[in-house]
Amino acid sequence: MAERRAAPEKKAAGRAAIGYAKPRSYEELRAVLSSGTVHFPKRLRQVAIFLWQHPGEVALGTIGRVAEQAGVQPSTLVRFAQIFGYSGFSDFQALFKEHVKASWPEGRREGAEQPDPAESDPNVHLVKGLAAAAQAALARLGESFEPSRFERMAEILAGADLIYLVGSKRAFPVTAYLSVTLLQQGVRSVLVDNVGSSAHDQIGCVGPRDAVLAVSFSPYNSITPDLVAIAHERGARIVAITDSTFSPLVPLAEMWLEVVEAEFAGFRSLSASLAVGMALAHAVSARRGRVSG
Amino acid sequence: MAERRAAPEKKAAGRAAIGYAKPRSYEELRAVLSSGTVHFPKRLRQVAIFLWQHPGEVALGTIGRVAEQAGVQPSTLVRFAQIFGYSGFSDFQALFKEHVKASWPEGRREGAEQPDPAESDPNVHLVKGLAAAAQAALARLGESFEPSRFERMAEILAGADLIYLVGSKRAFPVTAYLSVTLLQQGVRSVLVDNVGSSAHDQIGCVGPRDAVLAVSFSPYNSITPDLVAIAHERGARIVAITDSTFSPLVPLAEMWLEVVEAEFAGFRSLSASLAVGMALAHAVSARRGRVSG
DNA sequence: CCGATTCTGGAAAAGGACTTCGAAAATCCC
DNA sequence: GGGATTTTCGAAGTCCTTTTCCAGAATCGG
Repeated sequence: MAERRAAPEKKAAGRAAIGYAKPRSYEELRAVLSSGTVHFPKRLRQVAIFLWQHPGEVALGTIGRVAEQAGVQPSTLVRFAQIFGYSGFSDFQALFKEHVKASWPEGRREGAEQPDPAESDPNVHLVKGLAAAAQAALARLGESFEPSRFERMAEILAGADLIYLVGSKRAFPVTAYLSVTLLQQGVRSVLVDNVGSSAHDQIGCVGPRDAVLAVSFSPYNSITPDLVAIAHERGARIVAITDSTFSPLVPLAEMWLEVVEAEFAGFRSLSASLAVGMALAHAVSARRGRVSG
Repeated sequence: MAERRAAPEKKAAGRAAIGYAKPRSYEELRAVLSSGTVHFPKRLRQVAIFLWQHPGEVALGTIGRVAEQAGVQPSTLVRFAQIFGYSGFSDFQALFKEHVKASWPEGRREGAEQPDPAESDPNVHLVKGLAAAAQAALARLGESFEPSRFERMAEILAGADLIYLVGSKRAFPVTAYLSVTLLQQGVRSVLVDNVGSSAHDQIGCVGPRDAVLAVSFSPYNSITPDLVAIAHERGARIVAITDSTFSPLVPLAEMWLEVVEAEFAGFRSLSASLAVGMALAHAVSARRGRVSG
């Protein structure tokens, strides 16, 4: 197979220009195909057209089936894939599989969209409203996320001897889930849950080598700031997840992240906080793994 | 990937064992699985749950990959397929392929998606991925929500003397938030939190006028089913939020809702469950207000 | 019109996926 | 508690899929 560069003055005769980098995604492949700069001979063009029109068949079928439907020999498909730099059809097919898989769970739109008459049902309205609010909060999270601050928080937590998780009322589910997750990942942590009103005593045991992750949302009338203040006095490193710069946690914390939750019908979602929390857990566990592994 | 024809005279092994005709479509399979009349041993149940929750993976993957993701041996998948009367996994897989292919409209044209340059930061990727997964789960929730079942659950809970909230591990944050919310709304409830290992004693106090709201996700290896079973014996009304028809809570519950959470990097979101939980809390409180006000 | 190059088709080899099977483990039942 | 049954595991075997390869056909250029 002789190498030839895309000749500028050539009429792009015959041979497809292999000057193209191997497409790494289905979208890239489509872009290349639609650019029109590649001129294929008859059979290969047939292949390109079929791929374009029936990506699902390509993803789900065998080379034999695809070849049959496209009206070519299996070996033609292999050659086509190799022109784009793949080792063979299997490699090439993975692109399609990935694409279909990626758009499967969420892209499931079955049947025609009917204007839902049940929308007037107050329950449906409530659930959809709560879901929409949570989605909005998650979308904002994706936009306003600050990687460098997140990074610092993860570093602080990963460097701690023991991680204390503090959060009450609304914030408690977040710390509770964090506790479950961190323990599953083998990261030692203490959930300050105030069982037996022992929260002050629990937090009274923190030392300079420990870290506290505090979660709190407005109104800031819980005992969380008190507990964090104690930990602060004892020299622990403090990081926080909260919903405004006016939170009493902010002056105490070495680093903090702002996560604004959405509200609907008086109920606040926790989705964004949970997502950040999970990401933190993962980041901490990853750093720990590196150190102790 | 080997695609092989059904051998004509194979011994139709387990088929008689459960007496089900071979499902001819994916929908039929789902119907049989959800009928709840089939009782699988542990590994086969694991398979059923995975098939239920990840049809895309089954359709696109090889037997090896699917087995790995489901946490079983490849041969287990073959046995599962044969129980339903198929000659092997390939035959069975064709069902899934067809289903995926059918719900892939050919004329799909997606807009140009530019990859965010900051996306390469692993932290950003993680947070955005978790957020996207949660959003997907919430979107699904909006589509598959069943108002009538929700209504019944709210009625049951509203009519109860005392509401017991049961959930452990991952599910605990959901019940915890429910507890906070219900108490705020003036609805009497008990969070069964197993502090002091007193969960069995707590649940031992339920009576026929009480209701239990249980939350559990796969793998169903927590103590939640045990506790619910006790409550069931004592005549309490049971409702559940869980993620498949194979949950041990389903046979115990008078009414249940399926909420499938999304997963990313091994972390499951709780967004959809929390949204449903909040909606339930609101609905219950609204009904109570009507009665007692 | 003829030579050189490229493209195509088909068969054989290589590779991998699926299936089968028997022993070990777990579970059930008396 | 012990035997019988069911279930699971793991590896060997079989078959299909994929790839490679080359001769013949088609096309391009002179």
